[in-house]
Amino acid sequence: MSLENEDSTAPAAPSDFIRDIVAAHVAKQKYPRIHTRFPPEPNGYLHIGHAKSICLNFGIAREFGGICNLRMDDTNPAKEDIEYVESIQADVNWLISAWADDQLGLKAKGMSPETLAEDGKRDFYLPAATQADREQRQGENFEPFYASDYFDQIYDYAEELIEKGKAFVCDLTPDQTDEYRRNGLESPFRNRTAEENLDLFQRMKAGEFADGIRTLRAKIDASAPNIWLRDPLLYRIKHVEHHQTGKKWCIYPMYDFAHCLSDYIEGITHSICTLEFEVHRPLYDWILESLALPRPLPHQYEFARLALGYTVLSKRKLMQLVDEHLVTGWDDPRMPTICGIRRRGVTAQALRNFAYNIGITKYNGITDVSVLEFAIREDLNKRSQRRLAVLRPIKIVITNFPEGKVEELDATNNPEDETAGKRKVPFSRELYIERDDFAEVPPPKFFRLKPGGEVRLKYAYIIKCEEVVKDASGNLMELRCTADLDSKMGGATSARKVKGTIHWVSAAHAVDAEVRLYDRLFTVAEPDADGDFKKHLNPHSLEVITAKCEPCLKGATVAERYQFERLAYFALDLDAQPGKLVFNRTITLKDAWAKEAQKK
RNA sequence: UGCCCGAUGGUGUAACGGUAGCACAGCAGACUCUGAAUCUGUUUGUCUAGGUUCAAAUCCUAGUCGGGCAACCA
Repeated sequence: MSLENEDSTAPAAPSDFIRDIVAAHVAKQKYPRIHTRFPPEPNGYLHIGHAKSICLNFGIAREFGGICNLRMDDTNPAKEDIEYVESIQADVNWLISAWADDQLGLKAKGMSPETLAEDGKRDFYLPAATQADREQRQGENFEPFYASDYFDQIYDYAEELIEKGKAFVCDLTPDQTDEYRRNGLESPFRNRTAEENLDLFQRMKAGEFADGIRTLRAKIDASAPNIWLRDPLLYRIKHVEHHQTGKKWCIYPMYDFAHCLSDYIEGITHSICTLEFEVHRPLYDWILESLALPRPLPHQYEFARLALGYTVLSKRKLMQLVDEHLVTGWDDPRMPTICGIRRRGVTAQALRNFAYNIGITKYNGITDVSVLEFAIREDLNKRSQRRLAVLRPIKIVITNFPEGKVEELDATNNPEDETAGKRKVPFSRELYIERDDFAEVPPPKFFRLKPGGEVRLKYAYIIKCEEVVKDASGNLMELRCTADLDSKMGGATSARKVKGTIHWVSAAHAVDAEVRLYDRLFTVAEPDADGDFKKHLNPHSLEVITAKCEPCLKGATVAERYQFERLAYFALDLDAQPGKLVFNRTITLKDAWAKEAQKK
C-alpha cells in the first residue's frame, strides 16, 4: 500500500457536538458554504494538539463541502518568526496531503481584501482560492492568509468604533490599566470625544508615542462580570518590525480585535478554538456586532485541547526542551511536534485516525498514549514491508549446512497485503540471531532457542541447539546448531510444528545499520503535575545501536515503512546517507512475551 | 475571590426523556513459519443529594470535585 494513497479503511466520519451544530446549519442552509480556518500563531512548531485542531477544521470542511483557510495569526511581531511560518506550512501540508488538499483555502500571493460596498455599507472581503481555483489559475502563486494582511482594514474598523463612541484612547500605564480593570473602574480617559480619540489614535499610528504610553480600548462596561468585557485593549504600541509588514506599523491589534475581524473578512462561518477562549466569546460577538457588517457574522465554538499522557504540549515547554538541548531539535523523533512525529516514521494517516478516535468534547481529560500507539501500529501493520534484522546479535553456526553454500529463500513482504509480493533472503552456515531469543536457562513458557531445544528460523529451517560455546571467562561466544534440512518451505518436514519461530540474518550478507531506539520522553504520565517536568525526563528515551540487517535493506527509502519482524516498526531517518543506513524505531510491536516474563 | 465551563468503566468517547454502547487498555481462550496481526469471550461506569416525570446519564435546584479566564500574549 502506497503512503500517498488514502487508506480506505479509515474510520467513518465522526460525530461530535461541533459537527452536530454545523450539520444543523447545513440543514437550515444558514450559510452558502461552510468555512472554517486553522489559525496558528507563528511563534513555535505545531504539535499533536494542533493536529487535533487541523483534523477538526479540515475534517469539517471535508465532510460538509466547505473550505478551511490556513491563516497565520501574526499580530504580535515581538514573538513571531518566519521560521515558524515555514514549518507550519510544511506540517499542515503534510498532515492534510491526499486527504483535504481540496479543502485547503489559500490566497493569491500579495492579495489584500477587496473593498466592497454592500447595501450601501463599506465591506472588506478576501475570498479563499481553493485547490480547484488554484488549478485554474496556474502561474499565480498562492500562500496562507495572514492576519497581518488585514492591518489596514482592522485599523479602519478601529476608527469606525471610535466614531461610534465605542472605543477610546487610554493613557493609563499597563499597571494602572490592570488595576482599574481588576477593580472594575472606569478609565479617566474613557469619555474623550470621538475627535480627540481619532486624533490620538492617528498619532499612535504615526509613531508619535513610545511603547506602552497609550492604548486603544473598547468602551463596553468597566464593571462587567466577565473581565474581557471590562473595556479590553484593542491596540497597543509596539515599535517592532513585523516579519510580514516590515516597518509599516508601530501599533498592532490585539488578538481579540484581530481574530474576529480576520474571520469576518475571510468569510469564516465557524471559528473553532480551544476552551480557554470561551470567556472571550462575548467580546468576539461584541466587536462584530458593534460594526455595521453587511455579511453574515462568524461564530466561535470551543472544544477541549488535547492532553496526552507522558507528554508535554505547551509551546513554552517544548521550546525549553529545544533551547536547553534536552532534545536534538524541534524535529527530534521524541518530540510531540508534528515534524518530530513525522521524522519518527508515523504517517499522516495514523495521526488523522488518532484525531478521529479521540473525539471532540468540552471535557478536559488526559488521553492515554496507548490510543496514539494503537493508531500508529494499526496503520503501520497494514503498510509496512517486513524485513529481517537483528538488533543484538549472537552468532550461530549450522554445523550440517555446507560451508560456502548460499541459499536464496522466499520471504513475504507483507502478509497484510498480497500485492506486496515476495523477496529473496540469503541463508548460509553462519547466522546472527537475537540475543533475547536464546536462553541457556529458559524461564517458564520460553518458546525460543535453548540448549537441546528446537526453533524455527523464519522462512528457513527448524534448527536444534547442540552446543553453547563460551570463552574463558564464561561469555557466550556462539551457538552450534543443526538444521532439519527438509523442514524449509515445501520440504518433507516443513509442516512439523515447533513452538517458536525466530528471526535471523546471514552473517556474511548482513548489512550494518545505525538504529535509534526511542522510548517515551518522560517517565511519568503527567510530567508537569508538580510543575517540574524536566525532572521526569526519561534518561533512556534514546539508545543508539548497530543492527545486522538483511541485505535488501540497503535499498531502504524514506517514503517506505518497515517492520523488522518480531521487533518493531522502523523508518529511515533523514540522517541516512548513501552507504550509511540510519533507522528510527517508530514503535515496538506489542510484546505479549515481555508481559508474560514480567509476571514472574 | 469574581466570571465561565465541565463531570458516563482504568483512559477517551456515544446515548439528544424510553435496553447505558464503542474504542483503547486489561484479562481469558482460539489461531499462528512474527509471543505481531486476526478471531472469540470477558471484568469494570452515569460525582452526590433532592426535585419534575409513568420513565432521568439526559430536565430543574443545591452541593462536591476538576478545568479555564482575570497579559499592552495568542
